[in-house]
Amino acid sequence: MVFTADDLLRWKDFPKGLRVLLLDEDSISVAQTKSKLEEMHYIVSTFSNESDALTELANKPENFHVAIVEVSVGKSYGSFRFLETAKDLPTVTDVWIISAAVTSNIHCLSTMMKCIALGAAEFLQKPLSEDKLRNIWQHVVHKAFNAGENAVSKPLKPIRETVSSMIQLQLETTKVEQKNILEAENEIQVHKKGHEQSVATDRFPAPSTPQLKQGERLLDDGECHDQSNFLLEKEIEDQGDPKFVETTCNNTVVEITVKAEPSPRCEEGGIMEEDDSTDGSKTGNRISSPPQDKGSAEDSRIDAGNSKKASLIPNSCRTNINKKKMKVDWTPELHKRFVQAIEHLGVDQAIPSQILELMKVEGLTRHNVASHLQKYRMHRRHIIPREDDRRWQLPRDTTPRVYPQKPVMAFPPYHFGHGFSPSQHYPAWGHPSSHPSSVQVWGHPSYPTWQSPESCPWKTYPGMHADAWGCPVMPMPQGPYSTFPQNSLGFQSFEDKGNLLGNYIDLHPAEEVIDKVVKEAISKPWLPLPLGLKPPSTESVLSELHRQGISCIPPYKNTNSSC
DNA sequence: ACTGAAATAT
DNA sequence: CATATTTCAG
Repeated sequence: MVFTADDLLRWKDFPKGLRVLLLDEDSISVAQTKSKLEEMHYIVSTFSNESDALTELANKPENFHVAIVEVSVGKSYGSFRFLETAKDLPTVTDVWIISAAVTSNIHCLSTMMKCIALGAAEFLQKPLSEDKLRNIWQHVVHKAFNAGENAVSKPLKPIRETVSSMIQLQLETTKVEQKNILEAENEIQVHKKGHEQSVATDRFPAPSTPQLKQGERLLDDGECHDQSNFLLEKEIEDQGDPKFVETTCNNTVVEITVKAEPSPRCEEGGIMEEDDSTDGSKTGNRISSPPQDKGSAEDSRIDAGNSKKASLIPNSCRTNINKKKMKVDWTPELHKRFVQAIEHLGVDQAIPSQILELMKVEGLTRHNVASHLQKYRMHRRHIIPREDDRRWQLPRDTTPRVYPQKPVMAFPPYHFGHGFSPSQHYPAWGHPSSHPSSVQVWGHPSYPTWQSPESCPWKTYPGMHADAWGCPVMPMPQGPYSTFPQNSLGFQSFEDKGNLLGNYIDLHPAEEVIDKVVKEAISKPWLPLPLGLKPPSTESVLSELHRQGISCIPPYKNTNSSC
């Protein structure tokens, strides 16, 4: 029966009414099975003759959703005839065939394998218990969804979505795809046999990046530092590649396991993927940062399509199919992007929608950003003031708007124990390019409270990890969005250094220090002036900008303006 | 429709 | 308790 997700959606009381073709030469056995099936409100058509069954199936495939056929292992002849024949029936392709057999355990494996190879969806071992029979509907759902993925495509996705949530059944995700597996806290009991497992979406490979590479990278990521470095190493622009938010989702995989107690669960191992095992890296949800075309200012989400195309295998999570509330995990990387976006927009001017736009993170919603922004601001408010007031009350600005009045918190009172591995630090509220004074470093004892100036810009910090949150961020590309305030031109953040200097200077304005600062200020004109130095005149700033090829300076407020 | 903040939830 | 989501008011 041609059965689509659409049909499924309309199906009330599913799986009641499921049409089952039952083929078994043993009349007693068939009667028993039929009885059980009917108890479940399945509609059963029994056959004791292979030919009859095949004929019926060929002629009226719409009458069946699932076929359960006995494979008579005992007979050396014709055991698989049904399967072999049905396999070639175009009309039957939409019917899941489940083989059942009384097996002599010895042949179990080969028999099962053959059945599966011939297209059987599942191999049930007799006796067919209620449990075994009850779940056959899953194949129908599976089919419907899969069909939707490959053939029916888009129009159906919403439906799948609906159905998913409705039935609480996630699409089957392919094992190969599940390199990233998340640990999910919540479990969904789909059925008696519901499997809980959360699957992380893969990171999408760059068009040029083979899947395998990805896997490797993931492994590396498991070691954490690589990941952060990976990001740091790239320029923002490059890494401007959209990322994907890995949202937690409960992915229930249709169980295609044969429950044959006596014999080994032959095919199971191959099909089911143990989440834990794969999850060597405890990296919880995370964002993928596929290399991507830097050029496309377009919404990166489009890229999602690409990646999907890249992997033929359906992946529920990644496709965002389940719009079930997805909990965004603000990983260091994500937060970094967030902060960067804010920087670009100006700390004060940043608003959720624009941040979202800048972040270019697939799956992230404005609400998510707004929420995070709220938290971000809150932290800034509470923590910055004193620091700020205490050491940084220099009335230096002629352009108050330019320099954020309040420094940004560098290290929020985060703890690093969210189940993350030690190397995975939670993001700090660092504001990469915040001005020098601003940074209050809440450093973890093991972290340097400041960065050496040299290591900052465009460099990675070998020793530092994600915690380098307060860490400088690469300069933003001067893309369409770049309408940042003058002082933010470089977007390097030397907050640490600035901090250090600030402290130091406040206390001991040694000349060498001053020299150093002046030198620094000259060499890095984009940095706020830490000392009592006067900010450059507007003209000089403009000329410098011009010298750097920036001839147009957008107004602070309007971030959309373009030159 | 969007932002920001409070209320809730986890 | 901290963080994320939801709700609500402007």
